[in-house]
Amino acid sequence: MTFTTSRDVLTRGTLAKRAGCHIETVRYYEKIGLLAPPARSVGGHRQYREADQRRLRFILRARELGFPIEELRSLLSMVDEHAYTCGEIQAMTMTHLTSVRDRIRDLQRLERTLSVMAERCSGDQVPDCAIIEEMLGEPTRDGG
Amino acid sequence: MTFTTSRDVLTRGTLAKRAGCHIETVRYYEKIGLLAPPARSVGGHRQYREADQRRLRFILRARELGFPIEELRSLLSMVDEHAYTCGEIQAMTMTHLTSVRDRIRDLQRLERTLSVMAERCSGDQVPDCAIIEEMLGEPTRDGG
DNA sequence: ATCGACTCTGTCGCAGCTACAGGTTCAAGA
DNA sequence: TCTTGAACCTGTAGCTGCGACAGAGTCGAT
Repeated sequence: MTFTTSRDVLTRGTLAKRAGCHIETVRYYEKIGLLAPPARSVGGHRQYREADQRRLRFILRARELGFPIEELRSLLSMVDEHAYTCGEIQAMTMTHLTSVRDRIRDLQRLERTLSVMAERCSGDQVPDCAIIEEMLGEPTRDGG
Repeated sequence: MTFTTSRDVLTRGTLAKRAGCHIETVRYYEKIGLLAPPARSVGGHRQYREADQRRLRFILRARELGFPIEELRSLLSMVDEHAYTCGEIQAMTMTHLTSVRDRIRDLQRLERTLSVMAERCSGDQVPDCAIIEEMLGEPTRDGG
């Protein structure tokens, strides 16, 4: 039996450290509405609890997975309201996954273009370079 | 037979269209010093020439290849002063290539994590989702 | 009471542009 | 020559997702 009293309070710095983010990130997430404004001490300092820590962890995890803030906002409200199905979450994830795959493809095209260009170069100490020639020429559709 | 006189002048809009960028981009590149301030008409309108168009194309091509502005600035000054060797340009390209490859690897890790998560999901119309469970759990080192 | 560490607010800065407001100029047609 | 209307001018704000800073106030241990 635990008495969760008001002494179980975290400062902003402690919350940030425990959740694993920068202290200013906490304030930022509050500002944009991902974290609710917490209780305050008499002097005005924020007072967080375990639940805030869990929520912040969730947010940070979603960010690590690359979900943009707006999608994360949807995720959070669905979870908050217990109003989601696995199908909906999976669909959001697939949409996100598609954009990740698109970015990968773009970067891979870029990578191939750059490596071809670098290979064509002699790399010598001469004032004449295939890469520069390329860039002085016409644009292709390889860039990103 | 064409007389290339001072009448061969391009407005900002025309330059942008021919080089293939947004009109405001031209002004931006002038502001940050990639394009020199051009001559002006009596009324104050910018007057560009063929040389400006070539320079802008070079810049845009380098940007398509993902070179950040600061590296591009180096490239431009080297080309402007005819003070570069193929080896130097190649080295810059390889550095850039490395960062592109790093980004690809990060995104691929992310892609794998997301697809594994999505596969674990039933996708059904149930209020219980493996992806959400995952995000409520501990962070891993897969995210980016 | 004092002291250092922490926190408070508001605001700027980053990259690389894009968009807008409110005004002026240009070029073509009547 | 006059009149449109498109294009241009400047300065500034906005986008994403925070991080950094200044100058002031608070907290907790001594």
